[in-house]
Amino acid sequence: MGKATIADVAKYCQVSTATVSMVLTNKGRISDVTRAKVLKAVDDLGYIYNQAAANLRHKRSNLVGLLIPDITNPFYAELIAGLSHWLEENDSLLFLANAEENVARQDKFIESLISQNAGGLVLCPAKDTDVNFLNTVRGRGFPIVLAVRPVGEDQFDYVGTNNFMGLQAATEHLIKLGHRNIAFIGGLEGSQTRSHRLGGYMSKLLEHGISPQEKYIVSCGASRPEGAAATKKMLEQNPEITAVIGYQDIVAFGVMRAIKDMGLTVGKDIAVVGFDDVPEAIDTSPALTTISVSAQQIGRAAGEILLTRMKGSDKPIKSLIFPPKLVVRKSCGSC
Amino acid sequence: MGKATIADVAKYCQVSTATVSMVLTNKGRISDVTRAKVLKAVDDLGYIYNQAAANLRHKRSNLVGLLIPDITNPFYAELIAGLSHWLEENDSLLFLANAEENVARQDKFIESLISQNAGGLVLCPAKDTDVNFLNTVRGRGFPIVLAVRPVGEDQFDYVGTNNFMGLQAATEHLIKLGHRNIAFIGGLEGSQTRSHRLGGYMSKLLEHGISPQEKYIVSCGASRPEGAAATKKMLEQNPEITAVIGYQDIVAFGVMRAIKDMGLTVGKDIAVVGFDDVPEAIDTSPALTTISVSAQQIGRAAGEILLTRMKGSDKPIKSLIFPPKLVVRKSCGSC
DNA sequence: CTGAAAGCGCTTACAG
DNA sequence: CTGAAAGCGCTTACAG
Repeated sequence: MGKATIADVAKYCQVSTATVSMVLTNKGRISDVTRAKVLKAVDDLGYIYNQAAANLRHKRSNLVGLLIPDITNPFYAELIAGLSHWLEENDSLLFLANAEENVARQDKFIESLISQNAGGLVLCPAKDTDVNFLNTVRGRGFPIVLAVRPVGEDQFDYVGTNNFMGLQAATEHLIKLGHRNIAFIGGLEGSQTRSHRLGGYMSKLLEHGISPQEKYIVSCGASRPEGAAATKKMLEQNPEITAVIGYQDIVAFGVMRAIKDMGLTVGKDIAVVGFDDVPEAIDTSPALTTISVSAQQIGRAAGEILLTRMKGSDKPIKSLIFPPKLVVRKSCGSC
Repeated sequence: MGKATIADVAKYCQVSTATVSMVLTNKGRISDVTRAKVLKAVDDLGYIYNQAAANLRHKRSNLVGLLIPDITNPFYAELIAGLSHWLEENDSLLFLANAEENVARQDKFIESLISQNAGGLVLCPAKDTDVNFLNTVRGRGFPIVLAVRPVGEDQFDYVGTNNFMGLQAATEHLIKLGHRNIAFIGGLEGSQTRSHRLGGYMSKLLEHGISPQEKYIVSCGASRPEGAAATKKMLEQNPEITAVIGYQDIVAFGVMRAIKDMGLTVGKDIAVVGFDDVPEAIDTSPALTTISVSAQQIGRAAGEILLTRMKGSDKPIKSLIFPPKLVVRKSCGSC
């Protein structure tokens, strides 16, 4: 039968397409009787509004993109949940892509979004993202809100957490427990987020008269196996270490695994702290002490800002920083 | 400056829009010199192809929807990864929605997809999904591929695992280990998947001369806390139980937590088996014995089938069932 | 090999 | 309060 269009509806009830359109979008002044007639026709014909055609005409859209570096990291799953919930409340649809830390894929996704007439993007940028590219994209009237990972100094709206403070809290916790030789494992070289976390870690060490050791700091990808491998090497080379901070929970899980594999006990021989407070952090054994960040909250807030930009807001660029919180569990021993 | 259109490009290099279109889509016969001229203009003008307009004209699209019941369940995160990877390879874009087990949200999402000219949907149906609604949607030429959860007897293409066999394997494993009083915790009443799993569980018990006890079977939502609460109650009321099968890993994690909270030892006092083999199953303590299902594989396969349907394939409906696999770890003791 | 023109399904001034 | 008509950015027979 082919889908009914606005023209079919118009013909069916003997009005113009303009009238049908106005009824459908609740614009203009339409008499109740005409409105009823149109609505009935819509029903009879099983007409479905073609939002894509309307968007083309309008030159606006209710489509939003979200790009994340790794969907299997539960932190991002939470972020997606927060954003998608917000978008649903606002009748927007979500395009999702998983860049897997690959800038080429990221760029391709952004091009597709524009080509598809999406209205904007929440971007958790992949490593080595090119700010210039983002700038030209935005220059074409395509708003971008950064989340989780900042890029370019305050050139874009940004929602994230205070990484510096988070690591200060984690480090302080360990120092108070008597640790001096504290390793920092994870994060990708060159990441701003990592710099902030490292800054928090090192500044807190110094504050307590402990000089940061370069050999205690190592980067690795965001996965359990990489966390485990890095830990094994670190502990073998530096047996004096008594505590390790995992860059993310997901890495901290790998850290714990490595410690166990080496025949040591987490929370007794080696204390472990993570970052993110992912749901399963409470279920590891021992349960992971970590820095809690509400990924859902970040997702939702990024969505809020993006929608106002899509509606044309030209308020100054803003950064929204949610404070992180230390959650003490068992992985540093009982305190 | 406003975005350049095909008309701008055409004017810029003194050809018709038809020619530009043909160059862009690689159709028709275009001389090399004209092609080069057009391509240069595209470049000079920073022209971006408007896929949405093309889709409108074409009446087809490269947009695909995915609806899942709970994105924070890592099983679905894996499925998304598998599907999105496939779609990316095929230049399609993914609309994602999180129904949270709510049929109204699900229906709303489906309407939006159609309205947005999406080409089809991979659906992991929410509880109480109405098959009739799905049928009318498909009747309008909107292909749907079901994943993970079947609905309606073979009326739709379906990709999933063999739940019956999976639970047979899990149950057999426990029986061989000497367990007789085996609880089954989780799943939502009325779910077909649950029936299949229950069938596998009960049939295997009977096969070994053990009569299934209704009191050993209880449903609960897909979360750790619900799994824990159900387990606590179950074990208090039936202290003779020595093993429990969690409907999903996520529930099994709750089961383990409850067992520990009661002062018992997982794998010694009570054996635990899960279902899914989610990445963190290897990190719990003890590591979880579970039924492995490749969610990534399911996601990708569903995508493959959907794209062929979107291209017009009218092959008979098919069900693709991946065999599940028992993965023995430590949560049932050392065997 | 290339162009003129109609049309995808909607919206929006502009008349009346 | 309602209609005629142009146009959003593309594609596709049809001519030539």
